[in-house]
Amino acid sequence: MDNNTSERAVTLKDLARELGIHPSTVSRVLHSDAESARGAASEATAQRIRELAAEVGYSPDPQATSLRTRRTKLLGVVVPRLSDLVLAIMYEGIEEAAARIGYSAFVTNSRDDVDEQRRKVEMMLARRVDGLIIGDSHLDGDVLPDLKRRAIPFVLINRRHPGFPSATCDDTRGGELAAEHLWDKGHRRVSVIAGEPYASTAVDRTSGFVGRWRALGGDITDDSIVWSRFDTQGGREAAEKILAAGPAPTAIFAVNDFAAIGAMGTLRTHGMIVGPDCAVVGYNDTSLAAELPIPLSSVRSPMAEIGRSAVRLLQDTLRGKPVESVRLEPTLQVRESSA
Amino acid sequence: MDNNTSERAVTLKDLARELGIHPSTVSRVLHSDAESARGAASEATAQRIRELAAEVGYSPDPQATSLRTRRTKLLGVVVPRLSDLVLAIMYEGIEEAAARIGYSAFVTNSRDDVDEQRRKVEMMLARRVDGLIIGDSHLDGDVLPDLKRRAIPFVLINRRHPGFPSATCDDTRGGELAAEHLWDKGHRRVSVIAGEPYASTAVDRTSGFVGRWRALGGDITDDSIVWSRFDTQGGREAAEKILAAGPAPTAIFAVNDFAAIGAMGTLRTHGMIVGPDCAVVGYNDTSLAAELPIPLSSVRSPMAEIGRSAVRLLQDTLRGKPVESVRLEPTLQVRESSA
DNA sequence: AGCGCTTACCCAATCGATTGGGTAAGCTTC
DNA sequence: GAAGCTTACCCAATCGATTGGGTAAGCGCT
Repeated sequence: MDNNTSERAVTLKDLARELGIHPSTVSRVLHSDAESARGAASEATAQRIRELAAEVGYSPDPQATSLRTRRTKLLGVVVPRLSDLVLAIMYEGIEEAAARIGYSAFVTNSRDDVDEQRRKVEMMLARRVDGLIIGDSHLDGDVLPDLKRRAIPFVLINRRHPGFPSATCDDTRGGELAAEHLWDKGHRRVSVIAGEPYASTAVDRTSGFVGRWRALGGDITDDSIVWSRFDTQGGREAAEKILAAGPAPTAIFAVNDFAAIGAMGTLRTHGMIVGPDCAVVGYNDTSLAAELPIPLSSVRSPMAEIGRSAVRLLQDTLRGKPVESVRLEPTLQVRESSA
Repeated sequence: MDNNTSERAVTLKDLARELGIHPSTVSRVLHSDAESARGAASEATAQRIRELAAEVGYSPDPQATSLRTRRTKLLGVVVPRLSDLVLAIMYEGIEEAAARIGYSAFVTNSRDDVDEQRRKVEMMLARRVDGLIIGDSHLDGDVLPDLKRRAIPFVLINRRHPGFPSATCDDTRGGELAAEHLWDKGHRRVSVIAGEPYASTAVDRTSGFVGRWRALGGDITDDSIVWSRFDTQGGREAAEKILAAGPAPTAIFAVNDFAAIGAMGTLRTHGMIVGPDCAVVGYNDTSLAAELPIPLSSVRSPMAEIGRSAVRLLQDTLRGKPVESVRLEPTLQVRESSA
């Protein structure tokens, strides 16, 4: 069992020469499904092939395989940014699920910019990925119709887009959960930090919240809904706007934990105590939510599971099966910020 | 067998046929450096080739190219987890720098587990990456000597390992910065939340701190250095241990922001006010450090730049140049938690 | 006219694996 | 004992691009 020190990789032909048989036989034994492998060689020969392959550490050249089979076993993943914890965790789910079905995931950042999205998608296609998982869909037009027209297999993740298959959290339901919770706690004057209007996550969470709030008999004006960036800075600014606009709300729902944290900062700056003076509920239940001095209530979405679902959807698409979008159930984690 | 009848990609041969010339001529015009392209065709022909290529959207098949050239233009990146913000940002730097030199980055999570690390590295090699960037090096043996023996080009990132090239923050210096700062503020009884002993980041930051502290005339016993996990939970437990061990320190240096945040939680639980009662300094200056109710002082490391440096190092390695490890300078962000 | 040189190409092998189509030997079956 | 079927293989084309080595035509020069 001497590891030959990385001269050239062992090829099928090497194995065949060593065993005095034809490369095609080796190929069939090593890489075919059981049935067709059976007809290819006697069990004794198959045994010898497998043993030699293991001994010399044969690993098939994926470039050669792809060239011949027209499949790369690569899944392209486009996300706004991996430094966004939500997408990073979804990607972990994707990677794991992809590996289990023999695919590798190949991820890139688009900075949530539609031009960059288009470039990155083309880059992925130039690499000949078998399919795409798109995590930065913009409700106001992006590359999707074009992909569909070109018959390129893809699914969306995190954000949905009407007419295309996606794996998401049921964000509408998540907004409803937040509304029900705050209503139950007796709040009647609330504001929403709504996020970016081009992201379905923001839109759905907001409309879920507002819809449920009104259904419960609550009142919520359009100017207590403030669109904002998803980061702390965005949350801070949005909260400033809310406080400047009129009587302070007794509760704020932010569609993103980071925006919620920013809003908490603003409330403190204005001398308000988060919780008693103004409740705050965030979204995603990122690991820090629970660690804050005043732990943040947050809607928890099953991020890794969403990643795994996206891979399942894409696999079905690749097999030509019709697919239905998946929406996973969120749950609410109530903590001190709204208790 | 799916009937993937989507338009077949245009090949060199297609272009050649269309123009009535030989594929090799097309190849030389489109893919060679200026000099050898010159000899390959007349300017007129070259023009026609380029025009047709642009018109039909020719994009070379990377699998075919790789098969022939034995290079994939793929860089494998192994990190503990992308949901670790530090690595996610470094990866953004890697991706950007790689794209600029015509490479694609291909990233995978090892969960900071040496067996998984080995598996993921082998997976990358099976995909025939041209080189590796390893972000989860363990000081106590890992796959590195094996890679070296097999003459596989690689560089380390974030964590260093004696004898192997790496791009890191100068963590020793970072520890020193923290020590100098706390000493200047008049602290004399300090503790260190030291992180995982297998990570050079933790070891260097700790030894930098302790070394400088002693050089300044300070006293620091071994049992005020507590090794811990890198997350908030780890920080919380470490702080508990510190408080249980004896008189409370007046300052704590945690080698990681998340551990620092955990420690801040524990201090609060014990009725201590972060800052006045016990200063806290973290490391990495992750985006949340500044957003906490009591903003966290933190040593800032140039994460994206470390990522870019790693790519430069690896490129030099691939070109056969000798490389020297890169250590980038940290800076200290002083905030309320230690002011 | 003949020689050498340049220009502008073409030719064919090659990278490693896959796969439809052989075929020779041996065994049944009648 | 011949047709027919299995078994256990082999053969060769193919995927798309690269690259070392041609070569024919045209030109300048003596």
